[in-house]
Amino acid sequence: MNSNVMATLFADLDRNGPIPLYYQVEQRLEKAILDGALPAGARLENEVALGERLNLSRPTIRRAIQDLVDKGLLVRRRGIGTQVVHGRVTRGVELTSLFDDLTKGEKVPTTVLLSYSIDKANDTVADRLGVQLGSPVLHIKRLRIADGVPVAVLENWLPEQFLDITESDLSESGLYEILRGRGVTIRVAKQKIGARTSNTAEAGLLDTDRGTALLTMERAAFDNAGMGIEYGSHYYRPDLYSFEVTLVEK
Amino acid sequence: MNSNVMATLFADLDRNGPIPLYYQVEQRLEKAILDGALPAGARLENEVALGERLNLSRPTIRRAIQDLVDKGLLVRRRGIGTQVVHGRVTRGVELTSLFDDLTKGEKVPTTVLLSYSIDKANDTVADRLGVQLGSPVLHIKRLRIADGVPVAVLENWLPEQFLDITESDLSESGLYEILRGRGVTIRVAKQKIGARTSNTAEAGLLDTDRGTALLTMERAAFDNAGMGIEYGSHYYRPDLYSFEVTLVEK
DNA sequence: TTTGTCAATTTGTTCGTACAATGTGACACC
DNA sequence: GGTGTCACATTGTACGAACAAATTGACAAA
Repeated sequence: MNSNVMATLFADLDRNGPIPLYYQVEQRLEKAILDGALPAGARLENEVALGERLNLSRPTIRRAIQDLVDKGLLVRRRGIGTQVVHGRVTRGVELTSLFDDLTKGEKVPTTVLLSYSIDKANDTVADRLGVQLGSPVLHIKRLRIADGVPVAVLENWLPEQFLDITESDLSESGLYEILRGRGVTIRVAKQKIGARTSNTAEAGLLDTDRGTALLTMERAAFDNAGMGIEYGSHYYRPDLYSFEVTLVEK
Repeated sequence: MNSNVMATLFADLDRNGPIPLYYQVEQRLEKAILDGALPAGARLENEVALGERLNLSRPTIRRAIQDLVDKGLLVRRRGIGTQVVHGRVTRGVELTSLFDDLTKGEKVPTTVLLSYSIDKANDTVADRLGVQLGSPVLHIKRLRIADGVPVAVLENWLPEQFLDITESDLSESGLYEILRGRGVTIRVAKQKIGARTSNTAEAGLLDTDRGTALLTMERAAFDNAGMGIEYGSHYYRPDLYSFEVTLVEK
């Protein structure tokens, strides 16, 4: 590790603030890796030495490193040490909406609300959200546009407690942004990614020809109480969007 | 928790064997959830009580629970407790090959080796595998068939140390099976999932019409030393295959 | 030269403990 | 009736310690 890394890594920790110590270490290490200060293959100091340097216990250091291993940034081998994984570091799919993705990608997302209604939950929706069959759900369908080009059609269903989300809310912000604003935290999401051939209506919305490929995604999202928050069935223009996932064997 | 759960959960642990205690607890809990013994929404006993019951320390219990939280099976709330998440429990995409997936799904996979050669790494392959440009790599292309129906075309590149994998190896087993047999453990994989429209040759291989949608996946896989093991560029018949992913917010 | 053994290094597992932070519910107080 | 407060239950963070297991490298023995 060069002196540059030292500087960022061993600067003072905030021991009284609300940010956990392991998380401060984790973020510093992650930044060092993403910045290239710790290049692919670089070996970290061992856990005990790192702990002594930062005046932290080994469990705390281990927690920080473990999180980065889980993110696919580091690999560990008993008897050997910890190294930065090879290969381009791509931030995988996180729990964000397309809206967030586009915003981060420096595009300007806009939304057209195609339909807005309060429906009764059908079999699929009731099953995915874990609500009673026939219970009222908010049903919306939106066209997402980035830099003037249509990218995706998003169809969502939300349970009863979100019936008061208005049409103007939906034109202004992404769904996940609205949910965050209401204090809802998505904790777990189960996605199914596939493809199919578009029909005339779908192609028309995305400004392509009928019969071209669509990338599809179904998602059920749950909050930290394990309750269903949102079920979505989306399709994307595959020349403009794809999914990146990092998998880590435990 | 009913008595059925008790029975499986509180049976004796193997305290001397090589299997970690936290992992034994984790597997019992997972089984109870998957079997439905712990249904969606069920609340677990608190960590301390569980520890006393099993005669394990709290850190050990926490480790088991944390792993299941990371898998998207449980959710925890401070001050409240731990609950089984709602929603169908689907095993997400794990670090397995299509061959494994098909075997688990009770299909009979067969493989046709379309091409087999030793090439020099081009820009893309060198970058993804982290090897030198122009270094020798094993380049294979296979057609995967399940129950007599073509499902996917798999094109892979492997670095120098795998040049001795033979054509007959590849006809007999899946690539990941071969790698496991050689003691290689895949630890991290970075995937990009997309879609495109098929051309005549692709459609011919998959026994569909030209111009239909294909599901595509690119993957770079790394071992526990962080070295590139395999780079693949695959396409699938979307009516026969899709990807399931579970995301968990940390 | 090859093989076996042993020490050193490093991560993996497990224990015990203490206090902090968060959400719930009961209860007193206005 | 409402409101604030307090105790309680539960998970979150952090420390310290000990031993186990895997890998490497050095060195001795065959």
